[in-house]
Amino acid sequence: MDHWFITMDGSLKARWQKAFPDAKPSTPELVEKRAKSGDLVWIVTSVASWPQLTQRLVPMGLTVVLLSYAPQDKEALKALDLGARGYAHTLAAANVLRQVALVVTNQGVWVGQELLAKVIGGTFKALSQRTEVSPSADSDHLALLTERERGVALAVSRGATNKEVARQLDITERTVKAHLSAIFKKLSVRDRLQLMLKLSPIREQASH
Amino acid sequence: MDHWFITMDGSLKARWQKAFPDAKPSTPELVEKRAKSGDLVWIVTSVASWPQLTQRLVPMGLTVVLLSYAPQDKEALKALDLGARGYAHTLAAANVLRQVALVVTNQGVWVGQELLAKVIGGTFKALSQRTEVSPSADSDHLALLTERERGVALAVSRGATNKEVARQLDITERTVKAHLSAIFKKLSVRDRLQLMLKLSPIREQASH
DNA sequence: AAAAATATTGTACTGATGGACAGATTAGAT
DNA sequence: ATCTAATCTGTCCATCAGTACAATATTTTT
Repeated sequence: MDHWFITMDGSLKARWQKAFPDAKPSTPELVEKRAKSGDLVWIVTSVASWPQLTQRLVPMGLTVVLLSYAPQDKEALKALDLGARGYAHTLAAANVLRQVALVVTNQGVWVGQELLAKVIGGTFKALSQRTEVSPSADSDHLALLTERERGVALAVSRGATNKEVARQLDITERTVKAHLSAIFKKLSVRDRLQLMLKLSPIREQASH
Repeated sequence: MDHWFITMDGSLKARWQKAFPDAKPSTPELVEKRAKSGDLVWIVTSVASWPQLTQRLVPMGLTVVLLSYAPQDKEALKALDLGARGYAHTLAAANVLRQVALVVTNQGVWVGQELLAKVIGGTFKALSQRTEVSPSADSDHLALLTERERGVALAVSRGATNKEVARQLDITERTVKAHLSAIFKKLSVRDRLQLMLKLSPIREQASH
């Protein structure tokens, strides 16, 4: 079983060589002629034709894994839909790449934990609403908060520190923390970073 | 990295001992005190409090895998939603358990193939109908960074802590800090929060 | 009237964060 | 052969963030 790494110029990143000493660099044109059934093909998504290439390689009995510099959920889902068996970060460490190889060559599927959590989280809520009474309306997160908590949440989502929020709202830093703790609990996030991520779509809508 | 197997009576199945010679049996009460960050905790779902236990263990930096005698999709989704990294059959063979351990300790997620296909297949259609992926307006910022710094910046912009980034890129937390300091200086931001704002695809200023 | 939700502030603690000093190594360019 | 940029790691320390206990006052709901 051979490893093929597909980039535009056929270059072979040192990390890949480290992960798989027998790794072979190649191009979209050449890999179709040289790869044998059962081989593992890694394609960098900066290769514009990766969707078409994936669609041709999978029926040939090749296992395809996509590598992206800026992983995006939609791209990952598209890759899996086209028959790819994995989607990982181009900069993944050597031991991670070996792990991916192990999984996908054993009939497994590899996707990042974040995507899976997102995908499954969304599906879980959808499934739950059919059988259970789920009070969480996932439409607008801010609707779950009180007026004061909303103020704090919005300030934090703009990157403000606790001290800054306190100054803006003319309350003590301790009170800001109290509101934040309530916000974290209500929205089920662990810290202000996750809060920013959860509220970022709202910021986007609010400015249009 | 230690393995902990949680059952009601703290018994240790022979299969588990075979898979991991250094496996330690424990109970829901004891594991919280004895397990260290990075350890892998296997919980049998016949332990009624597994959801609460999982929620407490995950934030502690522990990797949690659920084992069920009668795997069900819904239970698996709940487990993953609570932060578990794997869901397998209690009677899985030793070599399968070792495989699961390898995957989950490398930022991967282990679920049955059927469930994964079901979940991803269903979600893909839902996500596809959304708006097109916006061309990343952050490419200019990322261009200022080195390859490694880009990896760190992207992970942080997804809300990861330094410890998580370190695990993902297989470097020490100290090195993550070094890269972050360089990133902050290059992009003229004071902390990770401002970095997130700068790298978030859509900014409020951009729409004015 | 009683209960619940909201808003506010306090102390003390743990863990995360970022900077201040640093040094070591490796690959590539001049 | 030097030099430079990139990568990785170390200790120490001040600050920040979040929680665990709080308590008190006001408003709203039942």
